[in-house]
Amino acid sequence: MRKTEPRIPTIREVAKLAHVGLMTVSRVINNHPSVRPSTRKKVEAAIVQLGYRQNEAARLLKGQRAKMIGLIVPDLSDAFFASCAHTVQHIARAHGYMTLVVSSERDADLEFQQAELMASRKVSGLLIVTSTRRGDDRLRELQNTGLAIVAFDRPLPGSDADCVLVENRTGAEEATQHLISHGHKRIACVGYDEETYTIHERVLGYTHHMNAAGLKPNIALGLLTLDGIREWLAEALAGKNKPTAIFSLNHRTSIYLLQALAEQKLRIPQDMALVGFDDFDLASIITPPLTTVAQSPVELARRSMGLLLERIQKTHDGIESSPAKILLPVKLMVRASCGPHEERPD
Amino acid sequence: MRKTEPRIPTIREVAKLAHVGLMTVSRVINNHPSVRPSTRKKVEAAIVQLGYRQNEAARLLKGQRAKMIGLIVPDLSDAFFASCAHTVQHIARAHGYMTLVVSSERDADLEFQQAELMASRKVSGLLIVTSTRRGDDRLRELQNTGLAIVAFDRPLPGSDADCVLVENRTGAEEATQHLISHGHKRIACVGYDEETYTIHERVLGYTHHMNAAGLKPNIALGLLTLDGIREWLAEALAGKNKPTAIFSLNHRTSIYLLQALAEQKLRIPQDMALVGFDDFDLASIITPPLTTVAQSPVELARRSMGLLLERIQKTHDGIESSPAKILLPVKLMVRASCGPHEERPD
DNA sequence: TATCCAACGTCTAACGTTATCAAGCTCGCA
DNA sequence: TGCGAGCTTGATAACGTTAGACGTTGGATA
Repeated sequence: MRKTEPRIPTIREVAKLAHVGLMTVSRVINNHPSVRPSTRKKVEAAIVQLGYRQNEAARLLKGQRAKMIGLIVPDLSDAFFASCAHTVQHIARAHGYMTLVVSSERDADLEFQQAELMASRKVSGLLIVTSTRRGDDRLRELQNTGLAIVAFDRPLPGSDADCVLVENRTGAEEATQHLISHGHKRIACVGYDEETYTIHERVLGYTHHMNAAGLKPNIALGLLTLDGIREWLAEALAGKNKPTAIFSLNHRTSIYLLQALAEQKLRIPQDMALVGFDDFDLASIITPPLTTVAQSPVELARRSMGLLLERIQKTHDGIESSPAKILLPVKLMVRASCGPHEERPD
Repeated sequence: MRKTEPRIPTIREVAKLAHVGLMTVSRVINNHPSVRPSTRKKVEAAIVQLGYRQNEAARLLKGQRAKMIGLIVPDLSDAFFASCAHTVQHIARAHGYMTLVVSSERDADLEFQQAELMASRKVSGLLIVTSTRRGDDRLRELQNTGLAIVAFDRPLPGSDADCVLVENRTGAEEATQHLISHGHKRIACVGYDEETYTIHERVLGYTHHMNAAGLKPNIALGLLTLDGIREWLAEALAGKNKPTAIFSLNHRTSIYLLQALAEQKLRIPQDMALVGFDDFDLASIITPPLTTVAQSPVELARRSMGLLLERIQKTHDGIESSPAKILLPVKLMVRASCGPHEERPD
């Protein structure tokens, strides 16, 4: 029973069946031009008849690249990145690629290790949401060996890789403006992980817009846990310039804030208005529905894959071209957490 | 610049540096016993000095299995499976395996295609959350070629693969009992996708417990969309035996129900009590916090990987052993969505 | 019909690894 | 001292594919 190995057909058997040489079969498979149509047809028939499939290992050994693309994200259990992974995979499959997904656990070293591992497996391309903030020549070296790399969500510092980013800054400005237009003047900006590019950009957008409106920015970063948020909130409420609105820098912070606000019996939006960056499944369902700045993981992944497939083609053909940059828009999802549109007394 | 190929060292160069034959190096790498310690040391030093790493492609070509494990889930963008994937990957990495994650899009044929693709890439093991309900010999054939397979979350019909399941039935019984103990008699059971094993089991648990308590089951399945839920709810409320409590069969349904109930201005738990199968991030944060039956994706993945690694070892050593079955407990997370514990009049 | 050209097909040699087999070495015992 | 026995070690031949060198064929032209 164990010895039922059904003999996977090789190119050799195809050649025998089609009465041609090995290389003819190889050329048919690789769409080489110089094969007579009649011969091609014979070979193709033999391929179908035997159910032949190329042996990747042998191709790899000959120096070809694998029909795989690698995807590195900071955290696969994050719904946003999971959604990206799903889309990437879907598109990759449609183009005959398998996807090697790994989570870098937000660790720059692990991220590079994984990238190198993928490179050593000869993936055709690499899609990466980096966790490095400092430039890293090591990835560049991989690029120089003919690996196509596209960064998305965050740019690869000091790299000339293609990248697809989101209008983080504009989104933050819109969120801030939204709160201002509801009459708020003391708007706090809360989040963690100031090292992350996206967060950094959002803070910049907030700060810029607050200053432009003549308001004083009030930024609290590094609040990683629910406890951190609780503490900050208690402190903020005790101060004399307590905020009337909060701009939350990301999904997780929004959730913690919701909990902390509920614990303090603060009503949204009456006692505290809230806008959060990142939309999430339940944002429209909770009470009150949360106004968010939505970005589309699907679109992000879609455009990134588009760029990657192009880049793989170019790299394959030995064409060098300047890196592409795509900037995707965000959308303010106005819900109830800032209340109806009205002026509010100081 | 493009020609900077830094010559990846081969086993041959290691051999030359260590002044030994090729095979000695190969034996050192594969932990063959018959290598003199002094020789081993020499070779290991050379390996470190050159930064040698095995070439997977060549190993594969020689018929070895890849240091990869495959994971097939119905939907990678589902938080539950994303979390599983994350854990699987983490453990796999710790054991030197990369993970090939794919989503089967809940399609049995695609699922098998992906499995075969992975098999042809010679993965060492396959972890699979199946979307088939009917027996499928094809996976069995893969097993017979020496591929270790472990099913989790759902059993592989007609297969003798190891599997790790969750106490779906018991969980549903506990949820039902919880509602009954709050005095509810008219308890509806709502969800979709009756074809799915887990849902089926939960319905069984609910039905069994309702019957045992002398209550009449009220089951609504096939409600895939928010609209479907809305419609069902309106109808249920219009009937004369309108339910006072709902047992939601999964995460998504719970969310839709929350929205539909809010639209109908029904208060939870006063007008309608609710228990949902599957815990989720915001369950404890929304108002009121939702009572759920929690299962742990992390534990599920952990145990499955444990089984898989064992099975890979056994398969490698040619040991056959009867399939293992693990049943994981669930936990009723009592929150506020069923109200305080009290009897309720009919 | 002979010659040349173009188009096409085949052969050979790798790619890096491991299984098999054969040979060398050391050690203990007669 | 000599000689198996057992432990190490090394040479060789695959694994399936592709690049490149090398033949072979057919037709067109003089």
